[in-house]
Amino acid sequence: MEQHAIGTSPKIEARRSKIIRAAQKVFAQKGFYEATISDVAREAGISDATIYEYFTSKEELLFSIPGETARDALKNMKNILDHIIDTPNKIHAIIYAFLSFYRDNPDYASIAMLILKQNKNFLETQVYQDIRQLARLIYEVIQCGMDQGELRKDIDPLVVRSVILGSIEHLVIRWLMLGKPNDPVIYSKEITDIILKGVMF
Amino acid sequence: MEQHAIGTSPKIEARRSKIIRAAQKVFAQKGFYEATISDVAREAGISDATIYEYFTSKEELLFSIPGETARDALKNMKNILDHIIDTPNKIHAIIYAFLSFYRDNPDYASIAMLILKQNKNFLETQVYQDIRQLARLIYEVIQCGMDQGELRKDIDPLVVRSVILGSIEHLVIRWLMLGKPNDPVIYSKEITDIILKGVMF
Amino acid sequence: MEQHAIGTSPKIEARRSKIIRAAQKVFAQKGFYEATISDVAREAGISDATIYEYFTSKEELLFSIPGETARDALKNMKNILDHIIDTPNKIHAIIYAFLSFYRDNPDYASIAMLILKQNKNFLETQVYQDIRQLARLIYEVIQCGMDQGELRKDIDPLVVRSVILGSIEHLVIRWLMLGKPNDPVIYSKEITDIILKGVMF
Amino acid sequence: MEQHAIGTSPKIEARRSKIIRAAQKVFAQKGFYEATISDVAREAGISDATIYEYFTSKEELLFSIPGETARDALKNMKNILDHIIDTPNKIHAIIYAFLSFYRDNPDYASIAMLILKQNKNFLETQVYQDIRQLARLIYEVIQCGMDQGELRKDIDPLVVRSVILGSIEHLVIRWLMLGKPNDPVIYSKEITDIILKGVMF
DNA sequence: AATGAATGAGGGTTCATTCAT
DNA sequence: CATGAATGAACCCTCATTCAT
Repeated sequence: MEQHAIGTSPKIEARRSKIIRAAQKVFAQKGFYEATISDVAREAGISDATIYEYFTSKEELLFSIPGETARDALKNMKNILDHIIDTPNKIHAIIYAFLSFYRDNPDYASIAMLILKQNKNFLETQVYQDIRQLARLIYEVIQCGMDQGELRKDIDPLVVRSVILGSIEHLVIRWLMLGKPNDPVIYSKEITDIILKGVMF
Repeated sequence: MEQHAIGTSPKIEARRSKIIRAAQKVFAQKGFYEATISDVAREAGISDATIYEYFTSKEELLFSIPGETARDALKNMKNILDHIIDTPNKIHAIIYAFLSFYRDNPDYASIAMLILKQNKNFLETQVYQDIRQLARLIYEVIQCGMDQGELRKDIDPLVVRSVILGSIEHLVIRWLMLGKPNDPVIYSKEITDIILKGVMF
Repeated sequence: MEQHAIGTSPKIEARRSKIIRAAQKVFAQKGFYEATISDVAREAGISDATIYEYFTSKEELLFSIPGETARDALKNMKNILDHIIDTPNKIHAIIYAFLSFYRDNPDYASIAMLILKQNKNFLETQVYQDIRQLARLIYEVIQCGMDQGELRKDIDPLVVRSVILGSIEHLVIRWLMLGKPNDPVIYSKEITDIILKGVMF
Repeated sequence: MEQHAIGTSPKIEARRSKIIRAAQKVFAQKGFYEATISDVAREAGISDATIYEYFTSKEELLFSIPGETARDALKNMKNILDHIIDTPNKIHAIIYAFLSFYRDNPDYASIAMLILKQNKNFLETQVYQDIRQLARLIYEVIQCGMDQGELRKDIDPLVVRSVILGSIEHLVIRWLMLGKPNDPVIYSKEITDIILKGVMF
């Protein structure tokens, strides 16, 4: 017999998940404000009212989209980095992981890059803390690389992280908005190359 | 005697400009969707209806915000680059110019980074073409640097540009959303440093 | 051995009663329209759906509140009046009984005075008939007093009853809405005094 | 040339007045909660949105109904009382004035007796203060009658007022709800008679 | 008998936009 | 030209009610 967390059941979780997936798709396609709860409900194959049984507001629904995905991504990233020893390879892994994750989850990418990033209320969310941890992880990789003499000492890890994440985000947004290139992952090698050259001796 | 385009007068232009400045301020503060035409009208000290004498829709008003500012920025950038010979200094000039421009025009930055960037309709705008020219300019600087042997040959100018713009944007958005650091320009030196090391021999 | 009406059991009755008491409290506090079935269910410690096992609609639940209370009050009033011979004392007893009953059942008073009294559907209810009987009782006391020469002959019992009930209701509503005076019963003596002087020779 | 209060015009006032009259009618007929803004708008021959140009909420619209009517009634009552010297006649005038006013304004009566009287928010309204003044006026008439030796000294003006208003209200509500009698004013003489006998020596 | 879950129906309110003046 | 005034069109959200379990 399976056990579930108190107050949840597989059925409930499944439906909640279905709503979130529907919201992800709809918000990604039409944007948060252009999309209506009815759109999401229709996509999920349920009624408007049902959405409010699971989420207290449209914004809460939006903020619930990253949820597990973000947690999973964090766990996955940690796992990968644990398997890599040297910093250059770690940086490449980060860049590759981000780019391929976004490519494989374009709706999620849309929402993360184009909707949530500019929402000030999101900053006070629990999920945002998870995402911050991911950022912190990158910071630590760089810091660690400096400590171990793999990277130059005269760099600011925060700036390096900004260069890494900024490059990724710029390319992903370009991909989302213009559809170019077909696969943003093709750039991961070169981005890594430039950045590594930039931060190594 | 000054000459004006047919159908315009300094008075008209002044009012149009007042509306745009009001919109810039209001949209930056509250966001495009949360802000209302009434908010903008109040800020401009005119009536709602008057706005529609100058702009056909709320979105057109939004798209009109970059307008001259973007054109001026493009001109200014061209002018600066014309005065610099070597590519490394040009790249630094670009980074510095962007960062300082955003710092000095935070409302414009908000709108460019957080609102327009995710609007697909904006892509079909004339103003967007001006902004693309700016991007093309950067591309050309890099291309030119490669041709002249200042930069490595094995880089993709598009990727380099993405690294440059992405880094800038990431830091500016961070500054806009979190208020940190006080002055994003402080990073221009280091960003340049990393990127230059990344793309030079 | 106790007997119950077919289809009911003490358990059922107890639960039904619990719901009614919860409804009384909630409706009195928040008003009928502001209160939700969920509020009532929460107060009763049961689920929303269960309420519909006992009552067909929110309004039927409202109309069920007087129920026994009204029947009991009628019985009680009858009993008291049976023990009093002269009309003046009967009138005083009526006024005192109403005021003290409302004071002791403020939630019931709220619902009777502020909610049910203005509901036209309530007029078609069985319970309303019980309440009308109470009114008829008062009418008869006055009529009887006239017949027996205790009260003036040139009065309309209906008007007298209106004066009696109107005075009571006005004071009770004032008490419910403004909280003044602390105890409305203090007025019973004086109301009686004025009315009796008004209707006796 | 006519002058109008700042910020108003006859047109605006006329429309505002039309909305209020429509609301009065609709709320009286269907009750406040059963009635919708659309109902009111339809009755007024305007759109829903227009109502919100004049009133900030449905409740504010409700609270605006007494407005001038209440002020006029107060003025009228004052005027009448000024023309009467002796207290008994004043009391009769009060009772007659109320009953005839309600009879002639049944929609207003409905709203005052059945809707507003039970609304706690209404107590914090400006209009409510006007209505309280009316009540105070009655209080003063009684007080004055006692001082001048026209009424017994052993009565509480507040109770007398409650008897007066309570009787009136009870009869008016009965009339509103049951439609009986055809004309509530017919009772004014007898109510006065009973109450006067009750409070005079 | 009790309820968790779902929903239809509707309602108040907002707001971009129009147009007569 | 500017605007006061009006509104159509939506949208988010609530809630009484139902029904399968």
